[in-house]
Amino acid sequence: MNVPRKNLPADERRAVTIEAVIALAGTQNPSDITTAAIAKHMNLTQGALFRHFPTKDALWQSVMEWVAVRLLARLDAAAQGIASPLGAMHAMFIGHIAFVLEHPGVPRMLFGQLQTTESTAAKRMAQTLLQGYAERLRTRIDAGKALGEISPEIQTQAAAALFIGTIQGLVMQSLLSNDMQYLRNEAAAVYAIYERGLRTA
Amino acid sequence: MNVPRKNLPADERRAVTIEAVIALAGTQNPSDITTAAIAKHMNLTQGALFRHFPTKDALWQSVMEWVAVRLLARLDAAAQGIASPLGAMHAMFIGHIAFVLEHPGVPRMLFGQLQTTESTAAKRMAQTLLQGYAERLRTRIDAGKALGEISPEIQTQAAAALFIGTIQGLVMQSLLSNDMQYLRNEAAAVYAIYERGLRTA
DNA sequence: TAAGATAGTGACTGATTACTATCTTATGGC
DNA sequence: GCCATAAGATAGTAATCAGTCACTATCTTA
Repeated sequence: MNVPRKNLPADERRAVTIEAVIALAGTQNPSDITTAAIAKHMNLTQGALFRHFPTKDALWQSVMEWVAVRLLARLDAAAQGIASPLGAMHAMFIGHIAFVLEHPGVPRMLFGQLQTTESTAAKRMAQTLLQGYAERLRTRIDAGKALGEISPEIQTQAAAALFIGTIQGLVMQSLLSNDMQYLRNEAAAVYAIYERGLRTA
Repeated sequence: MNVPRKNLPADERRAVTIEAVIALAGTQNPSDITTAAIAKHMNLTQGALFRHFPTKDALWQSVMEWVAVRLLARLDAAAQGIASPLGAMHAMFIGHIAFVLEHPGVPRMLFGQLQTTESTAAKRMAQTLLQGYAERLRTRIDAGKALGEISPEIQTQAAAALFIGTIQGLVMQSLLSNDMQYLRNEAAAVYAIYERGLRTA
């Protein structure tokens, strides 16, 4: 049995806090998540949070860092060892969908970060994540063109943007209906159209 | 010269208020827009707002109504008189992009509304808008299949979701770079891939 | 087992929020 | 020019927010 110690070491407490934020983002608007709500979710007093994070923004930065590391690792793991670029992209798509189903708060958090106008540390982390994502996609798309899988008339940058948009469209529909299972059901059909748009005739 | 009267009639004041919210959403996170900021933007005291809207949520509902009416009208106008379903969809795409360039706050507001979990009047209005949008798309897609423009293997619902996702991907990239001109530059290339995915071989 | 280090409590602060009660002024018909 | 009324100004309210601080409980280690 995992006896819950009262006082956690600082790094464990930080990890638990990040997970609390991600869990809360699954059920409410990220910008409405208060430090009091985070603390309550982990049976802690609100003031104790600030022993581990200097400001709320620093906490959000850590959360976005967590997301960036895990999501990109998931993409890399999914694509690893797949020779066909289109096959690798499909695997990345499946991997991303699975990640979102495990952590439904993640898209909400990304949307939320991008809406802020000021350049917070958390927003910069979200930008870094999406740049890394697009970079991985461009590599595969160019490889696909070189191998003749993908039509040479396709613009790499646009194809990468549409890949991400494909997932976003699905997520948006899911948020609309408050039903994340929509993702699982429609994902394959939507991706089929996307791939059809890239493939050589 | 349009001499600014001090006291506007109630319906004009409501219209001006809605426009103020839409303008503010272009430069900041919608959920951070306070009644004080709205009032300041139109040279009014904050308390005076509540003579025209009973609650802030009612104001947001009016704003979303404004968006729904204008955007759907823009889509209908763009598609009107175009016989080819794919041609009509392309015109709707162009119209939507133009609308967003005129009102950069609109996507931010839609994202913001969808993030809320509780079912506010404003969120229901956003849902109605997107249902009307999808409905219009499905009609064209089915017509395209009947005419042989669009491949019969395409799933209508998925194609409609991806159409909206196409725009969202572009908007997200624009929010990332804080540069709405990205939309104008990349839109054509992205849409070309989408259309390629639908068209019969 | 004593003592220093680490983590948590609980009460607080000042700022900000949506919303309201009361008073003042502008406007348009006569 | 008078006056009823619609619209705005002013000055509040209670609630909620992130962050602080003095104190206390718990853990670690020598």
